[in-house]
Amino acid sequence: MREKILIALKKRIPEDVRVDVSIAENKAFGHYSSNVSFKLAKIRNKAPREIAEGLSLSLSNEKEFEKVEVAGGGFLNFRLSQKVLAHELKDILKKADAYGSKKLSKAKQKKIQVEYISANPTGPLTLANGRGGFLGDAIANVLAAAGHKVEREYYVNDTGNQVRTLGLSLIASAGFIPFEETFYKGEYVKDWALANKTTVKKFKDNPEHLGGLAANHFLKLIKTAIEKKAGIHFDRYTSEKNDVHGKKFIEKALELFKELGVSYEKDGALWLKTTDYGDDKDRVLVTSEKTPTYFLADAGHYFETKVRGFDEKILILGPDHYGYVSRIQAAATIVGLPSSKVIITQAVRLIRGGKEAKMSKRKGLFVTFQELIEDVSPDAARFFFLMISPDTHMDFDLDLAKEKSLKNPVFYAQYAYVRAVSIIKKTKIKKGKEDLSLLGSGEDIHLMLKLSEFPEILEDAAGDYAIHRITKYILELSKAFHNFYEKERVGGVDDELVRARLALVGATAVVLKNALGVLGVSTPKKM
RNA sequence: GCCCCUGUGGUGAAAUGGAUAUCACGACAGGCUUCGAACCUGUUAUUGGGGGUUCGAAUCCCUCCGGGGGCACCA
Repeated sequence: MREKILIALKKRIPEDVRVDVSIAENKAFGHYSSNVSFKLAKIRNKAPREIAEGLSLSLSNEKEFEKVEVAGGGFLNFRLSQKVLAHELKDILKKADAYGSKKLSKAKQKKIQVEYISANPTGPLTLANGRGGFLGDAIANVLAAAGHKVEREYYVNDTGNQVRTLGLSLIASAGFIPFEETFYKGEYVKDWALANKTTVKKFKDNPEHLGGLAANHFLKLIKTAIEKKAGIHFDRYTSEKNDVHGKKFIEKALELFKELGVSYEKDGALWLKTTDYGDDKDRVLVTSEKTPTYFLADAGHYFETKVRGFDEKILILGPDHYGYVSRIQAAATIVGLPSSKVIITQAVRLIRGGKEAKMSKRKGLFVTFQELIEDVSPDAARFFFLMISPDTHMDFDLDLAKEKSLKNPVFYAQYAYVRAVSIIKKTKIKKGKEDLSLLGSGEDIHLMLKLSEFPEILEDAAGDYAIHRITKYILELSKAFHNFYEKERVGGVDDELVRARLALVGATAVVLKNALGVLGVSTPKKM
């Protein structure tokens, strides 16, 4: 719908200005509105209102619009004709599951990798991991719906210092060496050490190996929690050990940097000129002790992604990685993935008994993500996180979350779906021609309009990753449907009208299902 | 000290520089002989302070005040 208006406007505007058309939030302002006359006012040196009036007169001839009004200082308010909306309704029913999704030509289609969670397998997942996980999962869905090829990646840091530290923590927990401050203190460490005492004893002189064994175990738990319980999916668990180090991407990356002339030696260490790419200082790739840094491994990881044919990568990180962003972006650009993005989700603070409870993996203080989804259901947790912009700092009160979980707005949306499905099931009617022009009441029109917005919402989300707009849209659509239900009857009216309204209800079910599906929220038929 | 995020009804949030700032929860008052009341209707309140840019600012700029996070030849 927006596209139609844009085209109609551009046809009448010779100037090269950005034409904005937005969904009118207030019904009094029509269905869509544009502020283009304000933009033109400057260029043409004319009053916006005058320009708007000229445009409205000409636009009123287009049959798609029932009305094009000038309002305020020069806004153009568009009211779509019933016919256009009814036509879109048919389209929804025809496309069904595919409604809202796009198909792109090979030339336009990109191969995008979305990396999320990637928590170190040194313990259970935190709430912040869950937040990033739901977000990444949804972003991947949205990009796929926008027609791109998407890979969902979990990058496993299964080598290096952390794994060693985990091994040492286990050996210390079993009492073979003294406990040090830097070790992992969580219950899970102790539990594993006690449950596997003979293994710990056997490898007490090889913390790397022991850490690796435990990491495997924790990774299995993580996989179960996210895939089976939370419904967060991955296409690939990339192993730092096997896929990056094992396939020589450390060396390959170093070679590439040398070729490109972006690395140099100083003070016995090897540096990457990340300052040329917006970082505030250059970063070390290989220390003067000749050990590769973690950053080098990450750069190698990016290179590996590039070599596997990706056009860009979207990485979702927690707030503790903020300082890492600019160097990662620099590395991405250097290895040939310049349009890659890093999205930082802000902190999830845990509140208990009105006080902040600090979460820390090392100290072993946290509420696990698994605990959350068991208490409030995966759908509710997912919807809750995806309702909020990643930039928002969240205070999360677990006790309150449990208590409030029944009031979670996700049920409002799911209930709308259940209602729609139930109506379709209960309304018996002989097949016949449907006359969609009968859908003319305020509620009918408003619902049709909301339905037709879905592709636009999806398109916007694919552009700016603002997943929470989809969530908000779902609630708006649900409300439009509940309102429709309250005012209009589907069954028990004239056959012709029943068929028409049934089409509308059917289309609502389709869009709700598709929209919730993109978020990864289920659509039960009963509640 | 420097950098990033942030301050919106009692509470939690929303708002590509657009109009009368939108939801949910809570509270209060109503609504089921009919397709599922996990629903609907009504009442309640306001962008931290001060400047500036703009036809137009919650949004951009400056400044002050408050909250969160980050600033290693660690991972």
